[in-house]
This record gives sequence, C-alpha cells and structure tokens, in this order.
Amino acid sequence: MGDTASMATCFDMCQHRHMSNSKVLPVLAPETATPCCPPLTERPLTAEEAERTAKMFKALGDPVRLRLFSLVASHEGGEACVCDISDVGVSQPTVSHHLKKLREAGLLTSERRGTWVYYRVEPSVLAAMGQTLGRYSA
Amino acid sequence: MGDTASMATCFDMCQHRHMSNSKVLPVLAPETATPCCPPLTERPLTAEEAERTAKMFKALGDPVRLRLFSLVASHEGGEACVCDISDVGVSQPTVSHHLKKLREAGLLTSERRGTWVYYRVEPSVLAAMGQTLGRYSA
DNA sequence: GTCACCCATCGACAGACGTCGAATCAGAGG
DNA sequence: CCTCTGATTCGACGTCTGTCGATGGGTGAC
Repeated sequence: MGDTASMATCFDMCQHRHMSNSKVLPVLAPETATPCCPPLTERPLTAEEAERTAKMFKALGDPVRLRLFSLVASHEGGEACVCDISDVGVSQPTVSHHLKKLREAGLLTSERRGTWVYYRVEPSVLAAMGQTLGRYSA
Repeated sequence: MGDTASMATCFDMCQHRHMSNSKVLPVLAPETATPCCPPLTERPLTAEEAERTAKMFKALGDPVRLRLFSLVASHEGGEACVCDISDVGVSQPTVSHHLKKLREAGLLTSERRGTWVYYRVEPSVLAAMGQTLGRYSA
C-alpha cells in the first residue's frame, strides 16, 4: 500500500512557488519526487501525467467522498474522527471504503489514537491540484 | 441538453472576487444562478453542493479527458478543432464521447464552423473548481 | 477474560463507465 | 445530384465502482 506515499511525493515537485505553511508540512527532498503536472493551459499533458493527475481529480469526483473530504477539511483542529463524519447517508463500511480511496489518492492521512482513527487533510496535494487548474481565478 | 448551461450558471454565483475577463464571458444575472460551492475547508458541503461539484471533478478524473482538455486549453488561440486533438490513443468515437462529457460538465464549449467543430475552454468553471480547492496554494 | 465499541476488510451485487465498430448526420465540393 | 470527409450517435461488450450485510481486528472498560 505505497500509493499514499507516491502521491504525496508527486506533488512536491509541483511547488514552483513559495509556500507559507512550510512549518506545518514536512519538507521533502525534490530529487526524490517525480514531477507532477504543469498547468493544463501550459502544454498538453503526457499520458503518464494525465494518468497520475486524473487520480487526484477522480478521488474528488464522487459526491460522498467530496462531502467526507469537506467534513475533514472544515473540522475543528484540521482533523476528524471517523465517528464524527459518518453521517453522510451511506453505511459505515462504505464510509470506510471512501476514506481509503481518499487516502490512496494522497488527499487524506489517517492516524489511530486509542480507540479512534483520525483523518487529516494533506494540503500539498490540494495545492498541486489548484496549480494544475491554472490561474483562471486570478 | 441543458446541462452545459446549468453548470455554467452554477459557477457565476461563485465569483466572490472580481473578474478581469468579463468582456469575454457572458454576464449572467446572479439571481438566476444557484450557488456553487464554498472552499472545502470553510464548512461541510451539503449533499446537493457535493453532487454538483463532484460532477466537475469527475469530468477531469479520466486520463483521456484530462489530456483532451489540456490539448484544448493549451492550443494556439485558445481553441482546437477535434481533428487537432484526436491523437490520444483511443478511437475517434471515444474522443467525441469524452468531449461531450467535458461539454456537459461545463468545462468546454463547442462551435461548428463549416466542416470542423472547435472546442474552447470555459474559464469560469475552472475558476470555480480552483476556488473550491481553497487557498492551499496561496 | 469478557464485553462493548470503533473501524477495516470481505464477498457479492447492480449500475455506471470507457471502449469499440457500424451507422448516421452535417457540410463542402465536384 | 452524388461523394468525400469530419464529427456525432447508436448498440454492444467487458470492466470498474459504489453500495450493502456480514465478518474480523484492535482497543478500552468492567
């Protein structure tokens, strides 16, 4: 299950710009990361770039996953226990399944503390996606 | 086939900030549009918001579609004929199928001029997606 | 230990999705 | 008119995916 790690490193090459929250995020050596993806308007994506980038968008392409992600992202303290976000209209196994997908896409990280499992947003991957969308909103 | 229109209007409520390209884009009356989606970190998305927003991400969640979109977005003049972007490794009907999906998601618009059909990026929807991702990359 | 609780995994199923070839539609030009 | 070319639609097929109930694994309390 090394998907999470590979997606996380995928991003870090994408940070052409400065990040103000470098204190919070672990700093990875650039040479260990594979390049992720330029803005979609810059040049046509290669097949591999598209394959890699599509996984991130696909992870947010399901309504339930999007709600779960939003619940974690907006939760107090930046993290949420599974029991806090299980009320999205699907069964508990399904919630677990979607959280796993989000984890595999590198969008969330999980940590067990005692009885509960806490999920937390991986900001770097979000930033990579935003960068891929380009500067339309500037 | 009113999907394109509804997605386009979905965005325009999202423009809390000024837009410099209002000359290019049609200006829609805000009261005719349904709100799209706040940043994912601001508050949990409702079911309808998630449903609507997920469609946009889903559209970019396929490698072939992502490449097609990138080909249009990066093409000279901001638009591309289908014949210019049909070399992505799938058959021509499949290309047409994916372009239709991107159109229905509001990400592309198409226009027939003589023999050829030209596709063009809809910048507003991209902006809405970027805004939904929040300010991680700022 | 035993029980209760939280969460993940398993197995199965229906529906959605990507893909193709064939057919069809739309213009341009004989 | 007919034909050629570009693009979409149709019908079919295999695969992927979201969902569930049942089961299992881990942790804390009694």
